[in-house]
Amino acid sequence: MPLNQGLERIFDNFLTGGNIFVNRDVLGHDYIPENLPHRDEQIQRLGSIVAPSLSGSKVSNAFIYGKTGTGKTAVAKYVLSRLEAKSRVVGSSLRVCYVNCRLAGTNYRVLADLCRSLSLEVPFTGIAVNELLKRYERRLESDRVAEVIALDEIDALIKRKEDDSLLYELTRLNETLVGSSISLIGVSNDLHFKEFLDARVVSCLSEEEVVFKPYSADELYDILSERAREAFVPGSLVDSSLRLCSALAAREHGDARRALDLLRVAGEVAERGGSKDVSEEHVRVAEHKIEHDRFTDALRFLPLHQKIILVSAFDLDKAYPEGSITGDIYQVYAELCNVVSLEPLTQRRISGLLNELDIMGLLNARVVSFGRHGRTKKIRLGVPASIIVEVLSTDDMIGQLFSYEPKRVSRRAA
DNA sequence: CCTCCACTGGAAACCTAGGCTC
DNA sequence: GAGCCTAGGTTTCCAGTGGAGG
Repeated sequence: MPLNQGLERIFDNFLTGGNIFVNRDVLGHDYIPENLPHRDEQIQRLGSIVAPSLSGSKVSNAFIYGKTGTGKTAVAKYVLSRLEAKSRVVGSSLRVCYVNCRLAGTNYRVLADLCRSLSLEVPFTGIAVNELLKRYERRLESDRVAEVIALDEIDALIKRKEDDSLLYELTRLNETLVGSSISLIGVSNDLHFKEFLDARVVSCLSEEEVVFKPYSADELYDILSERAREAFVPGSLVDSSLRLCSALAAREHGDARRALDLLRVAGEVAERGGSKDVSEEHVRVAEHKIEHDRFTDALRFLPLHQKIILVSAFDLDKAYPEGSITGDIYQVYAELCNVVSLEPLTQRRISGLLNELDIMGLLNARVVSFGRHGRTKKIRLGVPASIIVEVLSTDDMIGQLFSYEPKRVSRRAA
């Protein structure tokens, strides 16, 4: 059997750690380091808020804000894990639970996570939210535990509908429990999200507030150099590259996650290129690669109908680069569906899907009024057309649509 | 000032696919 | 098996609307 030498080398490289990385995971999103630079103040604050739970006392609820990549999640997880470790040492009946509300998605699944944190198995679906809440409450009381709950990206739970019933129920639970207790730590990157909440929930949740400011370029540099020491082979990282990563991320509201991504991808680029160190040039390449991958990933995993909508926006973009309108998109979309013998969705639905694509940044949709000619959305591509072709033409069904010539649409958009 | 276009976007109902309880 | 529940995607219906043209 012929040996694929290139592949062999990649595997070997990986086993020996290559000449760049010692431990790439250190730069990953879910890695919580031993030390969180420039967050001592917040750690102390949060620590002193939750500390009473160790002796079974009731803990104030807290609310944490800060933009993405300011270390909220890291600090929350860090403090919770230390709290849990301490409680095991002193033998208190404390539980901690971290839930990412955006990943969980619905009230039901958040509650299901809470149940699981008390080793209470619940089905994926099938029972009423109220029933779930009752079981959770019963378990809390029977085990006489004090639970500290971090609800990360708590805004994701509210934004969709004005449904803050779960938060309301939890704050109510908080007041009525006798032998046990729960305390809530809400984490959000949206400063205005409290406006969507019931006043009682707000007052209950914001007993304490901790604010996370964006990192400065220097602070990012400290964070990166600490992680880099663990992640990279000594001497394989040029200091100016580290400076560049910090500066680029600082420009984007001091986002540490972004800085770590840049550093990790730059390392990967260098490693793949067989380079022995990570240069500024690698960081520049990484910057482009991250942007490119963001689009291609989003595109690849899009549901079928959204892909077809993008193709119709792409077709119209060729003919009218100044932008098209909902009606035109829908017309072409319906034709394309016809080509692949698919039942088109309604225009109302397409209007909604266009909004979703806009939020993802794959399209730019803006409501405009053409006076006599009505009110609609003006739509342009948010992704370079080349990327759309690159990704979607690999899909068998969608690929054939690129050669389709749309009929002339009724035009009025200027 | 009034009309009226081509929609927008809210609300509610419906459907499917899962699952529980009795 | 009946009668509930869930999520998530969709359809149906419709009141609301910014502003060019009359």
